[in-house]
Amino acid sequence: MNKQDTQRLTKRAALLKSLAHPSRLLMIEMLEKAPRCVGELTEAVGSDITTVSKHLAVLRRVGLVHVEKHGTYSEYSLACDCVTHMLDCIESGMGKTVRGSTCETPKPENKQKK
Amino acid sequence: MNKQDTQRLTKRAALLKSLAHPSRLLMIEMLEKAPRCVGELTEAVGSDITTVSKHLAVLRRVGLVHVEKHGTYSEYSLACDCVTHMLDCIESGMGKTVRGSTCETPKPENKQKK
DNA sequence: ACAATTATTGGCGATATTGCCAACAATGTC
DNA sequence: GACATTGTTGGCAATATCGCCAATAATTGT
Repeated sequence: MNKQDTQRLTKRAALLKSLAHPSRLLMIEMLEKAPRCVGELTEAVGSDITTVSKHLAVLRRVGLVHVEKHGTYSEYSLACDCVTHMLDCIESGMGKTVRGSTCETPKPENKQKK
Repeated sequence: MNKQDTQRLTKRAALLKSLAHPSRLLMIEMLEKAPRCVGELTEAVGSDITTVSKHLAVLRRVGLVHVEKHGTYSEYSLACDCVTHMLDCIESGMGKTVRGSTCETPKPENKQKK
């Protein structure tokens, strides 16, 4: 793996990793509809507010969300509609590739010769 | 977070997590072009073959790739073109949302008065 | 049967992620 | 000022991921 690929793929992996958590996905779905403050997201997610705050920090770090302070409130919003589009793609892909939770049916009866 | 959402989002997160590694992304890019055996992927990735094999197991578990044995070789292939499409969506989204590696620039003037 | 090739699995240490608590910071209210 | 509200950060234990080595399986060739 050359240096350029490593850099490109590492960056892409970081974005995917930031999405790869149920709570963060829920938060993003909520932010698709409207901007929200941390308290609202916390209630929806059902974890401690400090946990949610850290999840939001993850999303901030990769640039998926923006934050705007209003008084003591932090209003989070999606950085871009592309996030929605990305997740739509993933969902449509899921229906086709991931059938069950373990979709790969191991077929040992491949008697092919090379 | 209700039970249904939890299940749906956990599943989606699992798929994203399986994609969220540079080596696995490279392997998928290679498989987009043609089916490959583990050795070929190993050479491209540059890690130990056992590491690559485990990465492939991750992709198998979520159903992103298929494997077909030919003699002692395991020929891996993409389960579906949707994977390609998904990653294209992600790439196009990246250009717009993730500018730098740290794109969210918070206020630099944090006067700490402790 | 034996050895070589290809790949997978178990195990281990190193590292990263997750979720909560306590502490702290920032703002608004009395 | 004192106090409450809203978020963030540090720290910690539990858990998961990662990458390599050793061992194993499966197949092919001699």
